[in-house]
Amino acid sequence: MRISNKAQYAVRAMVRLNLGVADGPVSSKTIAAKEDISLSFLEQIFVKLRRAGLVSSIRGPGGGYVLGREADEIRIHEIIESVEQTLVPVACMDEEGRCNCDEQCITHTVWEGLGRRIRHFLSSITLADLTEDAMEQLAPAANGQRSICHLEEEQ
Amino acid sequence: MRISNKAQYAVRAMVRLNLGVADGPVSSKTIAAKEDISLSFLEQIFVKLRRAGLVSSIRGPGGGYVLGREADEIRIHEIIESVEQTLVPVACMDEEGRCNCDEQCITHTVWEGLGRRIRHFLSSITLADLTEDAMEQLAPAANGQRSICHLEEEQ
DNA sequence: TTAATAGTTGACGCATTCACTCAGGTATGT
DNA sequence: ACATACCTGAGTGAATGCGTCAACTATTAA
Repeated sequence: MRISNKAQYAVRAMVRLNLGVADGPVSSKTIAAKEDISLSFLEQIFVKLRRAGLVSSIRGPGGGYVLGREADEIRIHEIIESVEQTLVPVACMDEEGRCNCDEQCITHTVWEGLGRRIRHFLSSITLADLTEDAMEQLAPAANGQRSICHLEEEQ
Repeated sequence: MRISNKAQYAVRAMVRLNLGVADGPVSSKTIAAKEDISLSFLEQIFVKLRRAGLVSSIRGPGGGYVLGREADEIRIHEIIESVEQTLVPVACMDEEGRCNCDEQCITHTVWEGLGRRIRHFLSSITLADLTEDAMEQLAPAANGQRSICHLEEEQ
């Protein structure tokens, strides 16, 4: 059970976007370099983020992407859902957690409960929260070139 | 982000085992028929469950599997972990939630938190809990042939 | 108007994983 | 012996994940 790279990249890109938004639009090229993600792959991700309304694009020289709305109005859950097919834990379940199989199905309570908790947790965190964490970690490093690992546990 | 069929089968098989345990060992063939799972595939799953100590096998005619310990001592988390490689949400993280990547890594707090919640939730449910749910659903159907869908939400 | 920048799109390819199947083997009871 | 039933490992087809490549369109600056 894994979160896809695509979803991870999407979240990291959104944080980078928010960090650099004071200086105008941020190009996918810049983000690809800073986060060491394939440019082409990242562009695919931005297409989905744009369609979900999470970012807006500005074309031409000096262009790039800006957040579609305020960072504290963007939940991590939305970012992941926009790039990953589904966050639902089993195949026979739809987005609302209902079961579509007619027979041979037991233990659905577990998967329903699990899906609900996952969605709840990821909805409780906003892009603003994450950006704040990232800034605290990037500041001591005295440069913005490299992102940081081993963030502290909050609990 | 999906729970694999293998993990789902494992949990369903364990519930069936617990349901039928009063009548002695339950053969994998019986469970395969009741849950409509490929026998060969199910046998692979039982190998892992046995290695994890969750079931014991009894060979020969009349043989089958029995629970390795009391149902209320078996947590769903253990069942899934024994058949799925990992329950950790991202690749660069080990079983304890530590990050193994040296650079280019941000937003780890989210995945750490998510992994912790998933493990916590799946550890809070025991096989006994699930079996109880299943019995309530199977009883009105007046037979044990078919498992039930659309279990009620508990919350 | 030309060139450079930068977003947009679709097709393709490789590697891995998933979900099984198959073909045997081994232990145990009657 | 023989049937039952667990045990094991190799293999396979389809799907998915993770990207690459090639081309196109829109915008701005010189």
